[in-house]
Amino acid sequence: MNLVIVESPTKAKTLRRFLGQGYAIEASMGHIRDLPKSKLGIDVAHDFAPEYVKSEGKTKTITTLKKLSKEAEKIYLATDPDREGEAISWHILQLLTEAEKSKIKNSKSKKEEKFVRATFHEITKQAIMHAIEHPGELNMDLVDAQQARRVVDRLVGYYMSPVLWKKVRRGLSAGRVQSVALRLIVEREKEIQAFVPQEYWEIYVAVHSQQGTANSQQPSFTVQLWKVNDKEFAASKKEDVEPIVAHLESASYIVDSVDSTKRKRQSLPPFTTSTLQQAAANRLGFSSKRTMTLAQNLYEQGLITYHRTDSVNLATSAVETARSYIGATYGEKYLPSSPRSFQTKSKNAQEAHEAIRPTEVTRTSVEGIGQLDEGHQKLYDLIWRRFLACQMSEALYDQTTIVVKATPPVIPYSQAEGLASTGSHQKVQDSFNGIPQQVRDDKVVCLLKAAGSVLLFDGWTKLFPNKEDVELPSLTVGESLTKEKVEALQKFTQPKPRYNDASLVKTLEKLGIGRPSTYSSIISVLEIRGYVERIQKAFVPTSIGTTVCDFLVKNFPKELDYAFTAGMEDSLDAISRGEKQWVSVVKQFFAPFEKNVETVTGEAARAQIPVEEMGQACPLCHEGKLVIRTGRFGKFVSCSRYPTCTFTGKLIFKVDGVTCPECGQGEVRQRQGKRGIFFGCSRYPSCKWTSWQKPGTADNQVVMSYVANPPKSVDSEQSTDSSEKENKKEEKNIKQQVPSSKKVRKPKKELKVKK
DNA sequence: CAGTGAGCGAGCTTCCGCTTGACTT
Repeated sequence: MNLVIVESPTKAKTLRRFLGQGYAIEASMGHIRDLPKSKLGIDVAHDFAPEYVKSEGKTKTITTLKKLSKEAEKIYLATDPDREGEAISWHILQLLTEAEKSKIKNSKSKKEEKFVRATFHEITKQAIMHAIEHPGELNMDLVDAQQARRVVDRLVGYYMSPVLWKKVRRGLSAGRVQSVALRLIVEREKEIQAFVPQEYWEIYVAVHSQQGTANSQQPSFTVQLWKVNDKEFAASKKEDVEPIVAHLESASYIVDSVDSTKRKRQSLPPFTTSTLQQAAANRLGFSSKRTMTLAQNLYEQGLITYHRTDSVNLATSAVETARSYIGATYGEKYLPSSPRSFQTKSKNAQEAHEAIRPTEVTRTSVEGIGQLDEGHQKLYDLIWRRFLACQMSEALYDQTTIVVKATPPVIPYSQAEGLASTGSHQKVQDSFNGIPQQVRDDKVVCLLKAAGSVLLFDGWTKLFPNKEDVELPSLTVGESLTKEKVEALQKFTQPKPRYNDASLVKTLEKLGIGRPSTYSSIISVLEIRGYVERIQKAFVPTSIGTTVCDFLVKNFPKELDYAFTAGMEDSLDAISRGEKQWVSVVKQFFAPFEKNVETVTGEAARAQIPVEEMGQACPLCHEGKLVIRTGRFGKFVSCSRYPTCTFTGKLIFKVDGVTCPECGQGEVRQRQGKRGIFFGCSRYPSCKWTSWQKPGTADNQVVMSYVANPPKSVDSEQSTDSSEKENKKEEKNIKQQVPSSKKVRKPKKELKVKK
């Protein structure tokens, strides 16, 4: 019997089909060993020797692997062909041979001989058989690159986080990836806050052709003012716009030029994790997390290929079936002469997998399969379309630019006498008798432009439509147009939008930060730590998020640099190529870093977290103002004079001036439920009234308010008691405090486990 | 369901990346 070890159980299932009898196939479920969670686990003084421990929850997997490996004649380490996969195999080897090693020192080579490394980039019978028939050895350079990556990440995270605990607040976190992601969001917010909108104007004229019969009007289209007397039009004030509008209102319009060019558009590559998350966010409104959960289900059902990938490669067989499907379903016109292949452009791509595609092209829907719902269907449909589209013919457009000239109106000579004397007007000679009958104001000549494209052949966009076409009528140069309406629009320049799931993932990938398996968890970490919140679907940094970011950027500029990961990746690549030693790479990073951590710990000032004022006086001391602070359990209300005044209260949102429509006694509160914001009675659970709609009128606004917490210390009421009693009480308190303080800690630990 | 913040300084927090269940809310 031979044992084949892969990472994912779904992959194991597929391999069982191909390899049949004589092979046991098991999944490692990812990494099985790692640095310990509760301590650094790196011997910094001795070449950063890592201390690896069995990963939590992997004992079952490990015992299964151990058992099977003892019975096996040969063990194929068939984890993913990338840096992490190589390391997983190495850890498995270490773990499965360690018992034997300690027993008989000399036999370790014999034991290790059973292990071979098998790699394949495609889950096809052919590729797998080839991998099994031509196994190799572990690439220790690749393993070392992974160890360097792991150790640096641990050092960055476990050295920087405690600085935050000391200088900002307990429980905070910092890391190579999360802190840079936070920085993106914080800096974008600062740009937005500092942005000064600039006023500008755009002028549009709706026109239509005069051709055709009198009773059927030609379709109108809109041209935008482009040039005024050969100068590009730009106006920032209403006063600058008015004379031009007046001119355009009375002008005559003729078609100045019509340019048409044929444009081809190639199809988009098939999905990777990053582009799938982007498209699902933009087109379906899914969060990265939701997309990945749905994709995981589709993958487990064998409906799509692996969903954590940075590769755009496609299995040849999949491309072939796609091509025959396209030819048969949409016709030969939609089938390019040769298959299309794509280049992975992602910066730190490891390409262990294929692109994300349906496993069966002919499966156009997954409705009714297993427990799959509408969300699965929507995501599957997106993947199916994108995959087929990527093998379809290019789309063909006719791109048209129309320029329209607006010249001064034709004015009867009799009305133009006064104008003519200014010298800025030309007399237009009457072609018959030379008497000026008309006058033109040649000083103002406007050019207006319209761009449109007409789809000549849809090609791949049949399945994956992109932008809406703007169709323009066909016109001849020199023909007159009838003006319908002139419209001047006041506009303001806009700042860049806040990041959302799609744009953040896109930017992280571009910077080479994070991996397909972590994009959605990066977002989760920022939310769980309270560094960012969402407004609609966009990320907004909180005050603590901004404080942490500012502190880190100021004190750890190197590690917070967007290029830090890129530089690290270069070094890791050098390790993989055998050109550098992993220990020296880590050493080079760590020496200045450690020194800086020491300096910052000793010298940096404690960061002040800004608090939001509620605009109300403290009901306890009447001197301080109520502020919103963020604590261990989220936001709460307290007095600005803390610790002098220890007032605390719950933060609530009430609808002003409305009582509960059911009981008529309670206030109406706005609450955050799992399915969104809803309104309920303050007397809940006595009164169970709820509504999705805000009661009352628009005047009844939602205002921040509070409910006071009961005062904390019982002792303070009795503090006027005699000193004898006080002393006895203190003794009792001390005795009681010992067990009670333990009781307080226990639920805390349970909370941690829940997390 | 409590109860948070600062500082007394007990013991604790924290990273990234690979992979699924087994758990509530």
